[in-house]
Amino acid sequence: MKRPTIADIAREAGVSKGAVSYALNGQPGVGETTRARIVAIANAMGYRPNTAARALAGGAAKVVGLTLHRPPKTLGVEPFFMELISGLEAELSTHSYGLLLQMVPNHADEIAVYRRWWSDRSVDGVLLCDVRTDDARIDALRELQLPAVVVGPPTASGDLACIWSDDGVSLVEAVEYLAALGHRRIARVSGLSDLAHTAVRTEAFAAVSARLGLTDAVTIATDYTGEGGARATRRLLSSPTRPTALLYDNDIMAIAGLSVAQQMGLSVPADLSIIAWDDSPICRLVHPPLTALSRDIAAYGTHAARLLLAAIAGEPVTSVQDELAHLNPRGSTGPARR
Amino acid sequence: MKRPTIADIAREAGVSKGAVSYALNGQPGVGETTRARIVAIANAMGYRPNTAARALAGGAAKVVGLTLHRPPKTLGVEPFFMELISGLEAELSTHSYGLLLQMVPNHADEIAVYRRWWSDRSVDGVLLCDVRTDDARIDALRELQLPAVVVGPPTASGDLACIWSDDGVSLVEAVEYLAALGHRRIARVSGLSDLAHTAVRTEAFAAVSARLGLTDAVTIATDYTGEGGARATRRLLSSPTRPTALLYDNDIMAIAGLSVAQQMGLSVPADLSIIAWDDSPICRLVHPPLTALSRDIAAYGTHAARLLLAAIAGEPVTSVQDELAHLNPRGSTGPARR
DNA sequence: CTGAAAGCGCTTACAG
DNA sequence: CTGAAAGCGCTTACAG
Repeated sequence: MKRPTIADIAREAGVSKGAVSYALNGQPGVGETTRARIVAIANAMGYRPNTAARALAGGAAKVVGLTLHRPPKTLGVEPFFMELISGLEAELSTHSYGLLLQMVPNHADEIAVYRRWWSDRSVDGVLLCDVRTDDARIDALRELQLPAVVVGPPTASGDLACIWSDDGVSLVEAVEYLAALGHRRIARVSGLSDLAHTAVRTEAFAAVSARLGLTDAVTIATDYTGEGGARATRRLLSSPTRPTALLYDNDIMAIAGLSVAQQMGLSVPADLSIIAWDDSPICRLVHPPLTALSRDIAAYGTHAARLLLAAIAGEPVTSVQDELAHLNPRGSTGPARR
Repeated sequence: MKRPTIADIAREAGVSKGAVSYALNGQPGVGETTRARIVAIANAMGYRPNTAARALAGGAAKVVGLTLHRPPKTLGVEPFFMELISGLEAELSTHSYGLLLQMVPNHADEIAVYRRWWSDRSVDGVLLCDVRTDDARIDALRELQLPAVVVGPPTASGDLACIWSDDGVSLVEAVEYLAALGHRRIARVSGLSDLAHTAVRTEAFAAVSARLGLTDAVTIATDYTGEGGARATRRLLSSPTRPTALLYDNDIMAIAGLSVAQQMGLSVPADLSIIAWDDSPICRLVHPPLTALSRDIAAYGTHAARLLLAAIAGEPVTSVQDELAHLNPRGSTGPARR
């Protein structure tokens, strides 16, 4: 009736509780044959460790923490996080790890949460998203010695290991594709400009534009919302030398931009080509379907979880570069009208 | 340096550890004046309880559990859950509660997760979403005596308290609006038919159609995905007596339907009116913007959390009816062409 | 109303 | 390699 404890297993196996603990945790201090016997008995009894007891005694909490920024209007819209979480969880649960979620209004509160989690031992490690250049959270985490992995570019990760995808390369692929279609006036609608990955993209955009001699290449920074994307689009398309192609930093803004273009009487892709970064199912639902920079975000999450678990286990971890987002051409891009 | 424990507070206050525990937890067993003094000292020392120790000693884990179904293709798309989670968390964190998230492939695994959480004491209660008529999870939860609240209609909640919104009323509002615009052939594209709230809507749709004498009122059940919505729409619009108005059970399907209609050369709303259930920002981004049944999903989550916390606290809880979704007319609906 | 004590189920030095 | 023991920080009967 009652769930078995290590004491029950110890009695059954005729050893001490300590021996059971060592055996089950793969620690030295018990012979291989006894270990095997103990593990067999534990399985037979359906033993599952009590996480609270383990955490209290200084062991692992078997929980990983993730903070999310309290919804700017985009949350609940950007599919990115939900997909990331889904991938994270897939990996975590195979290792019997839980995912603790907490909304935070800002970085200061986020750091306070980390501090509490750490002194509570309620999480064994955390994942850091949306890093900014010069992000205070990085130092705080290092100081706490809380195992952490950054989901973002190494340029902003400090000493922490990170998992990232080289957005610069993907951006160049997209711009070169547009250039090959004859576009000379290409503009970009970016997300929040203080995010590290936005900076990477902005830099790459400037570089490739210079290389290709695209003199009108501007970036308008927004807040990732549909409204922000619509406003930026309206402004760009109202220019006397309006661009013939637009690149958006997320799918929501691209869809908003498409709608604005159509309202302004422009035909996509005849008058204007559009590319979205991040390819959620919505991109295929609009008309015309959006050409997008796609990648497997759930897999990204899975790899992030794997890296974090390794860091928690005390293994030496180094930053890993994930698969690049690559261009998925659909109906929203076409040759530049001459 | 080290975080203070009740032992530190007890020493400081000149009382026993037990007294501190009683004082801090609002339990009887300590006088009001001593209680006030102890609380003051605890605050001054920056005391925060260790959740692991508390859980181990049989107290509250201060964590609430939520399972999500491993992504059908809709996840990461339907904004509903992200908004719900955001609202949940807002309430939970003001009570120092955490939210533990776990993906599950099916109900059997979900029940196993509840069982584990319960014997672990790793959560104090759970929230149940997407209930089906005759849902095995309800019985399992009652058997475990795990405090739980259903996010869904009382018809499928068994003995559990639920928080719900009367979808039947909202559906009638939408259909009557269409009828007032002169529509006689109205069809509905529903979500998964075994979900309890789908059943509520389907029933209401049949009833109001009969009352208004709309003989062609059919419901096609899908899986909530854009593809499913597109397929259903194509089928409906290919009929010789095609409907002049369509009602979709979520925003994703409505957007897909809009796109299909436009591809088939129909003009919205001149040839076809469209209404979406659940009003995410995307509904305003497409062209024409979608008329939608809106409600504040984050508030819904907040209320759900409040109800669950009351249940956990052992207060008597009864099901509460949340705000109705109401019609938000936009460009996708108009008079029926005669 | 208050205090001293046992116990929750683990982990980990510490002796053998 | 193994065992006996202390301790993690709480809660809660149980005596006074």
